[in-house]
Amino acid sequence: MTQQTTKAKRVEETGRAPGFVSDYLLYLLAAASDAASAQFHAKVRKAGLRVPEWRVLACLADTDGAMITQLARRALAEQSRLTRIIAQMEDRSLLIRRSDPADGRRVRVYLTDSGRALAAELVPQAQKHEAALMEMLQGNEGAQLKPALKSLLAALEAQEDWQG
Amino acid sequence: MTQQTTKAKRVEETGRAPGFVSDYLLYLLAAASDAASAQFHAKVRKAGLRVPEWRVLACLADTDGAMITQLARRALAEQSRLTRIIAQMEDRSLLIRRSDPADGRRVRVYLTDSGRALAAELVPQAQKHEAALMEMLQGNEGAQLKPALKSLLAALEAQEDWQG
DNA sequence: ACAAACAATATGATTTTTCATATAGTTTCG
DNA sequence: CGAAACTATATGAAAAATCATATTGTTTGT
Repeated sequence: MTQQTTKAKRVEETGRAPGFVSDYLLYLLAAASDAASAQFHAKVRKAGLRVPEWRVLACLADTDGAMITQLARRALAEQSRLTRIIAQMEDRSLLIRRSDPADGRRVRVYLTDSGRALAAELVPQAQKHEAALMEMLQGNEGAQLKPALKSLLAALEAQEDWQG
Repeated sequence: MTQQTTKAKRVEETGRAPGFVSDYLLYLLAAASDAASAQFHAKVRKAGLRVPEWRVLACLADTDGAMITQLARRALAEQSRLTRIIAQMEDRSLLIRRSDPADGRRVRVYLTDSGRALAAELVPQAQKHEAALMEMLQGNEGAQLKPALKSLLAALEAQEDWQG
């Protein structure tokens, strides 16, 4: 019983219980994503952006002139949400919207100079933060993490292509 | 230029661009978490639960009688949000709240029989779904994923304990 | 060329989530 | 003991996200 009390106390303190959840892949993914993002997302907000806005900015820095639907996928946000985020970012002159001459339904989104400047400030910070995270994971666990995630993503996308 | 056109077209189709984002750890974590969860979360909603409710249910199935703050951490939700989720789940008789006799500020949450029954239905489904995901990742990438995530989480929590 | 089917974006209404702070209970320490 | 500091939960107001669907433009098949 001394054993039990000690264990219960440790569980209480660490917030980590044994059992199903703490070894469940979807929990580990969501918890790791949340925890790993927390610090950097705080910086993003201090830079005056909300998280989805930062994602859009980063996506556009990679691929300028993307359309709303693509941005929604890449920035992990829903389409109608993206439409509104883009509108707000346009109001703040971080980007501009232009309808695609080749297909009038499409709206292509381009960074403005100030949007590009903000991206040029934040992307290196993101990379620095990422490097710090990777350094926490020295050893082969660290080396395997990104490839494993990519391969999971690839498998899931392949599945989607067949099914939905 | 034939090369370029082909590449641009593939990017357009797959929605995956080269560049910073597609190799960025925080993107990979968030995207993998979203994609991996999507199917199962659809089942959760068909079972009449929202995602945070399912998480609470699973946490309580592991550790009954947890307090709100603990549940918030484990279910990856903010405290005030948890308070409301718990209230709604209590209205639906999935759980009951009891104030802790040892410390009147604390509210301990216990599954009801019907809450436990729902958990007993969903947890095995979650495990089955998880097994299917792991099967997609045969080879050592799969074997390394969970340990890598756990070790990242552990490192981040250790950091939090020092800093804030 | 025209209608039907399809695709991309936008919008109104609602729900979910967050933020700041209030409330209630507990511990610490002079 | 009693005030100050602290902890756990609750709550009102505001912001963010989602859902269903409208709108606009394009493609397909006849």
